[in-house]
Amino acid sequence: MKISTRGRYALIIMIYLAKNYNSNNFITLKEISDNESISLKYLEKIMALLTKAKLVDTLRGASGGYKLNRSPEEYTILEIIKASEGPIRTVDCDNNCDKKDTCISKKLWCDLDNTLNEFFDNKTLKDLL
Amino acid sequence: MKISTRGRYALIIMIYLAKNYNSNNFITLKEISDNESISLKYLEKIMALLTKAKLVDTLRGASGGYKLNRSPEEYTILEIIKASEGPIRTVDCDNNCDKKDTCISKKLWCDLDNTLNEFFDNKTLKDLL
DNA sequence: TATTATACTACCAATTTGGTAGGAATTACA
DNA sequence: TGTAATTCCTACCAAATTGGTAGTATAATA
Repeated sequence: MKISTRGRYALIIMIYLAKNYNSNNFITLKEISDNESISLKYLEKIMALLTKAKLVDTLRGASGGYKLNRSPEEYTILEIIKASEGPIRTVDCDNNCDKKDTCISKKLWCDLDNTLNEFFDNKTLKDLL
Repeated sequence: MKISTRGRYALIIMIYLAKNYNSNNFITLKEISDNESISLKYLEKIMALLTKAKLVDTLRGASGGYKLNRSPEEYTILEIIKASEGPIRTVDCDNNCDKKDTCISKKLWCDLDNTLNEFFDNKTLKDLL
């Protein structure tokens, strides 16, 4: 029942970019690394996930970096978590389970997943600022 | 963001005991192992957590086993999860963090923990039956 | 006293977590 | 046009966690 540093740092990155949204500048990972005291190399790896999910625009080379491609209120926390940690599935029991039709716990885990999805979907980046 | 098999199997065990609550008999792990297709040795290990948390009464030796020490409606799912998986703390950032006073994410994770605690605390073993 | 069952301790393989390292590709700017 | 800055990509790695197994000691009962 943990959020890993991937998800946690991803949110820190997105909050950082959101704070700089109005300037419309590209922000370097070096700057975020320095300000948030997170290793540049590790941030690169996490940023790759956010880039792949098209949550940010990027520019390579000198004076390049990253910026949001929408306004902060258009990002739900859910998409940030999903991009960095994968979909929310609190248990690993799948449809191959031979007890799936009689499993008493199933509804509980399903409700839990829904509750979590709702929790994160109801909040935007802007809400956090 | 996963519930491990420890928590999942712990719930299966408790549901099994709850179903047999009225008989007032001690139930062996062998029986649960056979019926739920979970290794006896692994169940023993998980059971040790539930025993330590005093969620069940035990009797060693022949015709021994385990049984609930309260009625199913007196067990919240929260105590079962806590006993098997430890307390619900979705992120590992603690009070040593030098950003703890200005951290924007902090409230989110705190809300998340509260939401989860509430989710599990509002349901009893009986609700699942 | 033989059998049945829990209790305890130690071990282990596979996966995930939380990174690091090095270099290639790309862009801006002097 | 060269150089510095920056993202992009691939590979690697140590430590912790997960999901178990194995063996033995201890207790209760018939």
